[in-house]
Amino acid sequence: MVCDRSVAFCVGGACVAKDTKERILAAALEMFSQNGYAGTNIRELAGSVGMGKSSMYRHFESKAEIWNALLDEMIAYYAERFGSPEHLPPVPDSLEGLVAMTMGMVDFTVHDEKIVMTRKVLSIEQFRDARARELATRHFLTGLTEMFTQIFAGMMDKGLLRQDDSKMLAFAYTAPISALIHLCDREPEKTEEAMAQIEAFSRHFVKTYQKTGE
Amino acid sequence: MVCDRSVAFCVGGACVAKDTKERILAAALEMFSQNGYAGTNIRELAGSVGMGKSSMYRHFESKAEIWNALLDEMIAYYAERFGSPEHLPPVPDSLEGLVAMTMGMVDFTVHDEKIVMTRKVLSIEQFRDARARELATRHFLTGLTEMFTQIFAGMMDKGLLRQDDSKMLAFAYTAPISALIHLCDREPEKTEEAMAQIEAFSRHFVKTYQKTGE
DNA sequence: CATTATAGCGAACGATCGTTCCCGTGTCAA
DNA sequence: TTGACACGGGAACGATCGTTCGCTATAATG
Repeated sequence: MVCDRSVAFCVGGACVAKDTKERILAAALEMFSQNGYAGTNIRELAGSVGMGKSSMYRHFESKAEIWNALLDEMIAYYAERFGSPEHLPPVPDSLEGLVAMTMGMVDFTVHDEKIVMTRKVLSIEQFRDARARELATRHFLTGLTEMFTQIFAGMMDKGLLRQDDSKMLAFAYTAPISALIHLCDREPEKTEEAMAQIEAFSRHFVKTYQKTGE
Repeated sequence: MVCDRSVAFCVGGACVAKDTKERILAAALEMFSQNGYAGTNIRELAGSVGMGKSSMYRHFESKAEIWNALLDEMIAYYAERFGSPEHLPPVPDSLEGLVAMTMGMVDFTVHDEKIVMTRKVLSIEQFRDARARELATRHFLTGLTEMFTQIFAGMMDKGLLRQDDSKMLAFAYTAPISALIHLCDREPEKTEEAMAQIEAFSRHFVKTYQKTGE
């Protein structure tokens, strides 16, 4: 039987197409996030993976297919990471726990290079590609909001937050944090400052919406 | 004396260079906001102003100069429109006045095509051009926040809002609104829905931070 | 073993890019 | 009228783009 690269169970120095494909996509993500799709050329892309230009076409039949495959990967990664309910973080047991959990999430999402580059690509290409547009809305707006809608509902049930519209609270909480994450993407030298701002905002938020009296 | 196109006091069908320059920049803004700087070519750009490719170089000496001139214009427009204190909207006399003022501003900024295209261009080019990066931060984050910091301070003085950190409140107020404005840029068909969300958020905000008791 | 498929390479293709050159036209000053 | 000059058009330049071709080496297949 012929080596099936779509499954990549082959071993040794050869038949590593799957691997190469992923290295290409990783390099593409990096270049697209810096110069955009139109501003990236195949020669540089191939060079950064250590290949000649033409070898690229053994793995992808066109530049557009690289873009689509990258988008597929980003969509799949997002669905796996944020789409399923079992990946919901546990409802915090205290207001301070909410702050800590928030800072943990932000710290991860701001320092994970792949996620940072994904946000950049989506910012650049959101007006040109319909699927990028959809994913951008989920990344930048609805994803975090839906997640925190459930968390806040749980915290209200526990009596940690005052009874209120949990969806509205989630939106009011995540949108400012999202804005500061964007700032970190744009001006990485301000990351520390932005993280401090996020923590201050988080504390202000819990002070505002905490359950008072009984 | 030779017609001085830098002042554009000439009349009639000729000597309208200043006008042509502005038409070129307007067309450039439109194309850059759709396909980005790298994705835009001079031929199409010239065509959309009704000129041959080469005539473009009578007015700008390169594609990069068009980009820089456009950025100059955007920076100048922003400074004039939002930079000076005399353009601050008056402090509302009531909480409902804040909601109304907010909706008026949002309605303008979401429907003014030039401003919409400016935001799109900044989204696309913020990671490639240092000046675009700076302007993006002001457009997307600090501009509105600084403006509402003063407005909220005034409303606290008037006893309309409870005493609090006006800068923090401004950030908590403007960031979610900004996020929904971005949604309108990205998915214009959701504009009505987003506007309703902004109004609901604004009302929720004033309910949360209004002065209570006597 | 011979065969076949895979994956790399350099050369080269046609298209398109930003840009330049040259020429024609209309308008102004002298 | 005659230059000078601003402005526009079309042809063409060299560079670079995405892409294809033909070749070679290697490794799995039977």
